[in-house]
Amino acid sequence: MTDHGHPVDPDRVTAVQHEALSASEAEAMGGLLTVLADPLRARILSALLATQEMCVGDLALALGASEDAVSYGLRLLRTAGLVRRRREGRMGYYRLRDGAAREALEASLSRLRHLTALHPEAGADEADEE
Amino acid sequence: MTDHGHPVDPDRVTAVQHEALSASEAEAMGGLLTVLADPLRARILSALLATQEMCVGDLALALGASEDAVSYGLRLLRTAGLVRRRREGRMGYYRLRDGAAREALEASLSRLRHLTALHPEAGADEADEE
DNA sequence: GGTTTATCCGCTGGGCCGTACGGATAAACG
DNA sequence: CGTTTATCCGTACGGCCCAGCGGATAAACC
Repeated sequence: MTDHGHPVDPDRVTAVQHEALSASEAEAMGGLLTVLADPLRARILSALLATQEMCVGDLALALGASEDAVSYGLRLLRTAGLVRRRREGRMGYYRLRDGAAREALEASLSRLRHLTALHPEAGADEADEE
Repeated sequence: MTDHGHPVDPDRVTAVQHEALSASEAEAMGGLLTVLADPLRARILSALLATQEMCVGDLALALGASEDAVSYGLRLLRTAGLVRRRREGRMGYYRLRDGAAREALEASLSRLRHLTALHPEAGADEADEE
């Protein structure tokens, strides 16, 4: 087991402790990202961004997924506070939460789409030395 | 089992099929988000954004995590193409992948931080009807 | 060369998450 | 009022992921 009473670069260690994401911030962000990380849920959000409001069956049809899966995804999105439901008879119509959150979500998805498009692509470079 | 030869709103269904995230896009994004969703990995990235370059031991010290966990996190970040390693003797110094990806990552993290700060907060509103 | 140090790898186990299935609810329709 | 339709819920199962441990590698130091 390594000791580490001897940091290699103390300045950077303290810099990180001050500037980097705190554990609690990272945990909150992780919770949100875990919700966004599922392909079906991301597509549901994307669909709602495009159409304002849809019911479970149409979403399942449009996305080519089972209704159970869509229903389950919408439940998680709702408990995460990202999506709201409007009941009309036996149908449930879902839409994104309104307001600043909607725009923040749109911007985040756009950014992430861009980042993904950069295609990090596990470049296997192992030979570095100086 | 529901039939769904009868979409409620065919226009929106086709709109989603054209405009929403495709399955493959969502899968790629999901892979990336799964990597970002882990609190420790997000904090590692945040630390590297702040300091340019650090070794495993210092990261573990600064983040209050075990070296094994940090090493494992860095491995995943490396295979995801987000982080690069510079070997110097027995030490390994890690830095973010350079170029556009770095800026895209910084922008994404910033956006996500903002989105998280909006605090979706599982608002339990169930009573909607018209 | 032997020891210490910094990091990495393989393996194992526990835990969480998503899907599928069956039944339940509740509205429309005749 | 019984059936059909759209959705929801509870449960069980399988799979993936991450922390921890032990050993391996490889450089520095005496």
